Amino acid sequence: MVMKANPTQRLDRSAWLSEAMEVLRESGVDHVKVEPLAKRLGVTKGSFYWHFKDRPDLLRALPEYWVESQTEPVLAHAESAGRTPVEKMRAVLEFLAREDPDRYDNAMRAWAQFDSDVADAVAAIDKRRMEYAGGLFKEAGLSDTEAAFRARLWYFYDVGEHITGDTPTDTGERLRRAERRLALLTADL
Amino acid sequence: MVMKANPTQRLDRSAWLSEAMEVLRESGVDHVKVEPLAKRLGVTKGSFYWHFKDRPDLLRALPEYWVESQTEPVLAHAESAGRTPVEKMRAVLEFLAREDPDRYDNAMRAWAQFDSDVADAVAAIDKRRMEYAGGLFKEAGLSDTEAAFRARLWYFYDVGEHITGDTPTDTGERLRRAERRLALLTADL
DNA sequence: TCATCACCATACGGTAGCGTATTGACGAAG
DNA sequence: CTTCGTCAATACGCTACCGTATGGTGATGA
Repeated sequence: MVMKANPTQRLDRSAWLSEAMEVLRESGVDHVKVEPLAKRLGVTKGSFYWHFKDRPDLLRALPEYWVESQTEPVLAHAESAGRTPVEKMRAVLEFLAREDPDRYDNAMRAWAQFDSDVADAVAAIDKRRMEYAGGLFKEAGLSDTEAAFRARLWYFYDVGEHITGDTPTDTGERLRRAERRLALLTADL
Repeated sequence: MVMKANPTQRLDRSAWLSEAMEVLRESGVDHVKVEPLAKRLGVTKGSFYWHFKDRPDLLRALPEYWVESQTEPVLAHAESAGRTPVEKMRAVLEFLAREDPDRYDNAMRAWAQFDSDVADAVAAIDKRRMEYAGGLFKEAGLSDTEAAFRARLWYFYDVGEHITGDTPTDTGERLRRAERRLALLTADL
């Protein structure tokens, strides 16, 4: 019979990665250190150096780990939930408004300010999301440049709201704001 | 005759603060450490502990130092350069478009993610800027809530553009984007 | 001139964290 | 029952910083 090992006893790479992500979110990269991390996981660093070559090895793995848990669900939901571009945009906004406001994005952006590899990873995500939005605006009949511009205005609002921590805790208020944004950005469509 | 001391020889508090701000911008808070800082300034930490009680003392002083160099010039310029609200907004945008894109804002925001005191300082700045923008929209005839909403859309665009590093290096392009943003946000005014 | 003040250097002990080397525990497979 | 593979504990040396204590230096005013 196969037994999954006791979770507080034997760890695998992803246990370290996920705990590292937590610390990253709470305190920033410079606080993800191997010994404190080991303490949080209830083991010693002997374990760490089994799963990772060294600290940089862990840090390199984090952005990839983050990217994988990103953005796909949002876009998939939008495609399935709407027919017209405006409906799809509404679907995205509602999805985001209902989610817990942000898990790791802010921490990744903070990190990206000081690490160009991370900056590249985040920029790739930003690009993908904006290009999706831009595609919807084009679908709605706007020129390439106008669509790209509105996509930025659309997307940067999200970024700004999250990074400033100005997201309302109330879901209803988040939905209302989303509706308003949609209305203004698609007023002439 | 009074001689200003040799700048690489005798330092004052503000010399440490300004160098600390540079490191903060380049590498983040956790890299502003006293001994490395001393090395950059060509002195030893003996000097540091003359001007500051300890490292936290330096870190506490930084946000205040940042706030003082903030936002006043922008708002003053706007008030003097425009008559109508839309003209004032244009003045702000043009001022920002011509400036070097951001000096310390990104670093402060990154720091603010992990320190609530810093977060408060940044939030205060954000509030002031948004309230100024909101005032202009109200002046242009919008309701309180609609004005506040547009101010956020307006302001978060800036924040998002800076934090994502998506600011064009070309001043002309920056001006064109600014003009476009203004047009869309004031289309019905 | 010399005493003082403002600022800096030097030396010290202490802690946190990195990475390595070695040994230990324990389940699975033979 | 032994062997092997996987993962963890322990112990070690090393470096980077912190903060303190104390002594040095050069300009300035009496």
